[in-house]
Amino acid sequence: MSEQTGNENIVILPDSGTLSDRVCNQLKEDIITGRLEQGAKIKEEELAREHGISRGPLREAIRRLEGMQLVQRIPHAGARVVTLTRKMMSDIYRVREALEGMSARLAAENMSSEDIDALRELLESHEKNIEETDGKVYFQREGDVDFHFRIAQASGNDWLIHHLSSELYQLIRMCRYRSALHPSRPVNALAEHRHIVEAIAAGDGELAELLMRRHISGAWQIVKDQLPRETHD
Amino acid sequence: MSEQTGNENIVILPDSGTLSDRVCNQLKEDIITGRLEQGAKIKEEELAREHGISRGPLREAIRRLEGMQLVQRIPHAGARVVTLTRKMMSDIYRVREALEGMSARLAAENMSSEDIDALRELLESHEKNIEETDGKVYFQREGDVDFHFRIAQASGNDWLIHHLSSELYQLIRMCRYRSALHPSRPVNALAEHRHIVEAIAAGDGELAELLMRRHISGAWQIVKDQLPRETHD
DNA sequence: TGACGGCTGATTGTCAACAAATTCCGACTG
DNA sequence: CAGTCGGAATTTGTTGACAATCAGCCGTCA
Repeated sequence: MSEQTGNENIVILPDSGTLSDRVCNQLKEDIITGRLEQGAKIKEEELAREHGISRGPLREAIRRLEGMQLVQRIPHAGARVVTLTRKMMSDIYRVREALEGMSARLAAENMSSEDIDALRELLESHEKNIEETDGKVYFQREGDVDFHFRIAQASGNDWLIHHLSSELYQLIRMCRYRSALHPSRPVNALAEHRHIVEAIAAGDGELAELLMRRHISGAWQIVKDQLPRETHD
Repeated sequence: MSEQTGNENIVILPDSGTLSDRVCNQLKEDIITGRLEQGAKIKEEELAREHGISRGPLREAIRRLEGMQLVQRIPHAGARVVTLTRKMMSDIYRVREALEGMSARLAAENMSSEDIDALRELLESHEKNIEETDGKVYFQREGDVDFHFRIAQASGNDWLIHHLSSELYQLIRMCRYRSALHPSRPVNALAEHRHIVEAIAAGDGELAELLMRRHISGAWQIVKDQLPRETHD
């Protein structure tokens, strides 16, 4: 479904596909980046007009976003943008730990040496990026998703690939947009990424899983501490 | 969202809700039970007419089934019922192992003693059911989903609950409808269920996870062996 | 004064017709 | 005879109008 050719793994479909598809992706980005506020009511007619389409395709898009857990819907009462509570984020990170741990283990068992080399190159480009921008870690941020995405791909497990890339990573990105990322984090993350790659290269699935779980668990600690106070819970 | 009161956890909504919701559930059952054949093309107009509704709600239902991985869709070319290949089933069971292992561990940490008692009662009713029908294990089959569903609930992790109950379990049911379940399996499964409950009751998360993983791994071995030969792969 | 019932406005759910795209089939051509 | 190029038929995508439902408000009545 999602084409993947070498470096460009997040394929942008500029205006191809159906209106429903396009608006679905558009809304997804809007929600993740916060352009559509959390808990905001989704008024079909208004949104449809804004995007220059009819209500039909928009409704289909919303049904899919519902499946991605990005909007919550109550019959006859409308849909709202999901509100990421502290607990929800905790749940997500916990699941991610298990899933990506599994992903790393499988990657260690399956990954070809060429893919491993490509992964090493990716990390080097990240390092350069960090050195150059030194603090402005925006690219690194997306690059992190990139790294994890490739490992998921390497797992060879289609269910894992689909749910990580098209659901969990989106929610993770949303979490990050909520809590500004810690400045010193990228350097640590890069080091941890290196260790994971080495474990994979050595074919040590058990170690790769352990390191990945620790990596994600650490990420959650950072994110958690930077979270704004919960208004209610 | 899904009400759960004691014994009846699979709530049937006779004709309430929107047409889209109703048809979505209907189609889900049709696909899982095989009434809609695997790989069958979904013709919107035909299906809409059969269900006595218009194409609008039907399309929304299909978008949601797409999110559940029950149908695959190609823009402008229509949707088809998913075809469960051997690999796909293997992937699903592997993920299930990780997810339900986690579920069991969390359940051991969180489950209240009342819920544990309820779980024990459930297993006893299963035992009776097995003794009485002695081979006709249809109820046990659904009862198995019931058991796992409750443990997922007890995990307290909403992401886990949602994805297990509304996605993975559906696919698992579909797998089972494809490969007639081994007759002697229920007795073994029941014993394994008991051990898991005991581990949970003892608050031993590590053991609960181990037993659950082994339980599911074993289930996959059985299902795998009974799978019809793959036509192509 | 407080609470119940019905009304109005807005919003969601549904439908049937229209437009665009794909697939299938047959004729044409090398 | 094989391959390819239309063209018709079928199917999907999209639209705007209509019906059903819900939330909030106001008036009436105990």
